[in-house]
Amino acid sequence: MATLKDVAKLAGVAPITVSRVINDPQSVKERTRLKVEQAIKQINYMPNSIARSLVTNRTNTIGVLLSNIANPYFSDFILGVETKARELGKNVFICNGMNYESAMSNINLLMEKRVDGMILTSFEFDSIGLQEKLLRELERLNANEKHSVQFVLVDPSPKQTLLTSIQIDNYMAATVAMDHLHELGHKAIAHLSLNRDADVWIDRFKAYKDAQGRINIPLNTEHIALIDKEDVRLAEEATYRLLLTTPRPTAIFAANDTLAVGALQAAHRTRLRIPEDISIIGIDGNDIAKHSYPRMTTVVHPRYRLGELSAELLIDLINGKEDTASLLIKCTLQVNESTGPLLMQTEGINEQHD
Amino acid sequence: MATLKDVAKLAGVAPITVSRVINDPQSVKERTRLKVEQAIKQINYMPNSIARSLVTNRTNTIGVLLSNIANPYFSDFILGVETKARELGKNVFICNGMNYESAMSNINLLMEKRVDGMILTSFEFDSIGLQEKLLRELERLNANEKHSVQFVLVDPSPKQTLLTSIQIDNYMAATVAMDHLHELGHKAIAHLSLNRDADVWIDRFKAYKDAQGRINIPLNTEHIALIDKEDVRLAEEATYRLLLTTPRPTAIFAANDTLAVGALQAAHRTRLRIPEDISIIGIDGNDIAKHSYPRMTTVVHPRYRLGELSAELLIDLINGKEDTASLLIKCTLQVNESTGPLLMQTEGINEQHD
DNA sequence: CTGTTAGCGCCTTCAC
DNA sequence: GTGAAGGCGCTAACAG
Repeated sequence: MATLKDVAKLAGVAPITVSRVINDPQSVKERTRLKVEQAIKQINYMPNSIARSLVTNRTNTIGVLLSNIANPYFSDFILGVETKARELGKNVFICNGMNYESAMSNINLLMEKRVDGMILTSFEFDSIGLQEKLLRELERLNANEKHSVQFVLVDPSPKQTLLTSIQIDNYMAATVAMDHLHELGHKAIAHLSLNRDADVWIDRFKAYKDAQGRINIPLNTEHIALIDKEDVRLAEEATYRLLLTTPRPTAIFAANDTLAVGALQAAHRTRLRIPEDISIIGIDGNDIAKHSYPRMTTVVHPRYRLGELSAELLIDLINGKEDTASLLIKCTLQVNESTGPLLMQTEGINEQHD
Repeated sequence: MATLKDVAKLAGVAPITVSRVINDPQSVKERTRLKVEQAIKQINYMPNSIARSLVTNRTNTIGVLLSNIANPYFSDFILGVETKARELGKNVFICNGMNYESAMSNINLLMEKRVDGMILTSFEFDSIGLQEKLLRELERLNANEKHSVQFVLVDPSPKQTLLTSIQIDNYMAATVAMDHLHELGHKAIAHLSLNRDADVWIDRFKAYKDAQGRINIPLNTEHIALIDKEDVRLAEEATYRLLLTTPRPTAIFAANDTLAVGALQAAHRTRLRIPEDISIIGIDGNDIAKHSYPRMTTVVHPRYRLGELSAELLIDLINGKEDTASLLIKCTLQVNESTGPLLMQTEGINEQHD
């Protein structure tokens, strides 16, 4: 593969002149420039970014570490990151980090590749301890004097960190979902969520509890179902248990769309009509919700925008802007077909117990 | 950030010795090694892969270019690639290339980053001409004497290429789907597909036509619906048109699961029972199919395995194995709930026209 | 087993 | 405007 030298020889100039044509064309006389440009084309020269990075100590590359690339939640997010990053002249590399080990290994990989910064999305490792450990590690890398790496954390848990972060307002999103159900007249509302100690689930659960409290419904533990994995089948099975309780819930607030789809499956298979017999609402606004039957009512996260914002924030940090504040992102209700008003007969059942 | 030299100085050895401790520990006496290892830990040294790559002309990194990261089809594929690549000591970078321009730009990016090889998945640009252009370009890059880059193409279209490729047997997959419907007694089978000239769609359509021919059903153009984009809504709308034809099809063979889900939506909304009133089958085995109600019968692509194979093949090529043959991948039928036997009453309607 | 020398391809610095 | 020298951090090749 051709090098600067080759081009220089062909064009009859010094290597540095070729370098200038590439990096700062105006600094070279037009005649020389044209000569060089032609030589570049002729031997199909392509700059070696490896060599360049070694000198400049910059790779113009950012890394994105996802907790799980197979999670549809992240597709739009990445598109947003990529689009904005490309717009700002940065390349993007994507890595998977499904557990503490693979996350750490990929962060090290990205460090070795000397990315200028990283975006890390909501990690949920087995223990909150591991998550804290990771956070401290990142803070250490960030504080490193030479070649300090910049980080942007998306919805980290625990929230307390010195690093720049973008928080999703999970409590608000869940409150919006609950308010919607309340406005439709539902009182016996079940909550389907994950048995994890990450803030995202804790906040959504707290919003559920508080919302029920506001309409004077005490917490009914039979109406809480927590599963171990974000999995449609597990959510379906948990929902069967919810549907066997008395009074039967008239609505289910699922902590995200994947779980909501599981609830939908269970409702279908118990021959319940949706939303006449039971309303179901999720959070996220994934494709999985858009493609369900009936279409899922959900609280939409602006994931693409979130990606754009993350990229912008990170690149600002890389460019030395100090005043880049952490952000809090809001979500919006999207009413579709899976929620409807509480009907009389079910209301009757419900009121027996009120 | 600490360098080899720093470590060497601290440990009281030559830089090359530190290098050896990292790359070939056995070649160093244990006492020296321990001394060096301690120094590495002490100043938190991390190799600079940029510098290393500049010397070795190897990055130990492969690139994966997807036509669309948001397509659920690719999630499992990437996981397979990553797992196998890591196992074989390679890192993976993922890029998006949704059209000719972004594909080319990302290929150039990966070239500048000097990846050792790339895996490219089914590109579908607007015209077959652009696809050929890309193929020729890749062949040129591969043929380059110095720093020749290795490529593995997954299901390329057109199929004719000098490069190593993994072909999915699309004709066979579609035949399996059609045979399943025929065995259930269906004759009036509609085909829902994309209006694109990539081989994947052409092969599946051809299999449909041939299968119908084998049971002596002439091609009914009213039972063919082609849409412009892989989109559930468009598929749904096209299906409404299919359902208005006389005789109404008793089964729909969708060219992939996304389209099949659209067909499902249309059937639900026309109050048709699935599979009693209409059977629907897809191809791919995506999550979208697994999570539909009723669960979609489909022809499953071994996507994870496909990813592993691609990675293996590419790394073999990088390591200079010459005899790595191109592969043809087979799919397997997965019978779920969306297909069932042709019932009498519909059979009657059907036979009026036979 | 360990060290010396040289150079990967490019850019920074300082001359001309 | 252009060029020559030197070095980024690492390893290959050759010595000792």
